[in-house]
Amino acid sequence: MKDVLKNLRHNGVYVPVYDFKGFKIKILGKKIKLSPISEQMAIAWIRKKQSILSPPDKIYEKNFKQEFLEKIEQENSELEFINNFFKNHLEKIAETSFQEDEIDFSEVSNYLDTIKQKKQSLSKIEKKAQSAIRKALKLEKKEKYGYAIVDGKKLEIANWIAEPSCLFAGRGDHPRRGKWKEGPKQEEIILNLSPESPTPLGKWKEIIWEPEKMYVAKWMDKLTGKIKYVWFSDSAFIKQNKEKEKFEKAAKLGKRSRSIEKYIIKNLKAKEDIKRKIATVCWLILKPNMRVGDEKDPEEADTVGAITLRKEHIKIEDDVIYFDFLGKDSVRWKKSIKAPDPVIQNIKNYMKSSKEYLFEGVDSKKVSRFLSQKMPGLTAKVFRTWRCTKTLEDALKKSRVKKEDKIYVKKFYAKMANLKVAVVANHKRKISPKFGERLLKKEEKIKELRIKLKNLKAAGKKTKSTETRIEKISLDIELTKQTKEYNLGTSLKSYIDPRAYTKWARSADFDLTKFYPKTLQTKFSWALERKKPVSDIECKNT
DNA sequence: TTACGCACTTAGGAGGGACAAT
DNA sequence: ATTGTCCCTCCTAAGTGCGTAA
Repeated sequence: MKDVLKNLRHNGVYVPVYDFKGFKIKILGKKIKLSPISEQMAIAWIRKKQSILSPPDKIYEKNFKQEFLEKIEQENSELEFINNFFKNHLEKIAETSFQEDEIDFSEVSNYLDTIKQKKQSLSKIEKKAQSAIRKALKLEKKEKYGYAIVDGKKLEIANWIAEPSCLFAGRGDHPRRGKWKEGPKQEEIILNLSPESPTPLGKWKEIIWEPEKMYVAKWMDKLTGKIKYVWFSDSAFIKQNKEKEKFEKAAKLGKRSRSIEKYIIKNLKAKEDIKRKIATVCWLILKPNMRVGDEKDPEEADTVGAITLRKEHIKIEDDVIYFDFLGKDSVRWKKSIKAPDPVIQNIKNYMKSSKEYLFEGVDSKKVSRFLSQKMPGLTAKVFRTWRCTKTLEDALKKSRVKKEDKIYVKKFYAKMANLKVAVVANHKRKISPKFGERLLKKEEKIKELRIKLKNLKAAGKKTKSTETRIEKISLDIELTKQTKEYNLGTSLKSYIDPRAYTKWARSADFDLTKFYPKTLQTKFSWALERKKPVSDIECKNT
């Protein structure tokens, strides 16, 4: 394997230390000391409990309670009344809500309330000062742990702070949400370091040297059993190079898309059943932009992609297929698409014959092998990258933005094109509970301005600035409405070749620094131009 | 050929700070 | 100057895909 790193030197991972308060809870009126772990559990629980946006649901609560009570029992096994209490209650309590009179968290909740109040009572200046202190402290730690020296270059590390312990926040219907996830200790962390680098102080699990890998450190997550990695940040040249390769590959797919589509269509009627299955899966990846959707652990939320589709996710009427299922992150994937006859026939057949999955026997590896026949290295995910970037290019072209257009008009079309991509990729977001209210406010505003405009006209006064404001707000309203349930960030960060934007920006004389947020400008520094367009300077105040 | 572990990319939510409106 | 909004960044979960062993 090719080495990614020649040498790698860093100071290890920063492992946050929990500041133990020594709180007690009360069980049946008697005070019980918490340990550092049970205290953290209690604090995390009360925080969650107080959360307005996402309070715990039944399963979260049950998972938490079971573990918490077991922990309390363990920690206090010498106390007789605890033993009795648990003998009688453990099962019952875990099934129902905490009884306030049985377990009393008030010391913990008082503490949280005090913190909140203190924060609120702070004046602007004090708040600023405190946040500046926090920032400085973090920066100081970052200076030590946040960078690595790779081949003589100083590279930023993304997640240089090890994950602190918390209650597991699995998404969707994750069966283990609410369970305690203990963060890694230093002695559980493996560091990737080249041999000539000095070993960071402290006890680490292991120091290894894997120059062909691109991680800085790793550890095993005790709850999920998965390995967690410490990576370089997106600004690192190693990451940027891979990013470029990704988009090159997608572009290559674009060039061959016609012949690849033909290949897929042809194989919808292949003799071998497995080949027909794979081709049908590929069609779903190519056309409605599905993820490949490999089989997953039953100990996770039940989400699916093309391969793992089941009968209940599909309806067919004539030549239209209706999909409705939960995809990655339990985001609802609801679309319909007109499909050619062989696709319809295949899916109908598999719906009849399949036991569990429609495409039983297909996995992402077989899909890759099938696709590689037409283009080496082609895998399912490349299709999403290609489709997204292409969607953006088409949308920008269609927008017909001219050089003379106002900056906010250009920005609007840049956003709308981004939105088209988000829709294609099904990047959704939780609808803000204040959405209706917010929109209404904006609509009120525009009404107000229209009246003002009328009056100005009647009085023969200047109307230019009011007109501009109206135009601006109406575009804003349009965007607010359309992006109600879509999140544009993911596609902008991961799917849109920045050069698609730069190309357009050049022709439209648009300054992309007005569009890409700072971190993305850094991430895409390999593609973004630094020179500012002329019109940008002229239109500064529009 | 399948199962599995590991490495790396893609994902939405939380929370806070910047900025716009007043 | 203050308040409210919204955007950005951080966080870490949840995917994809590859290599390897059985």
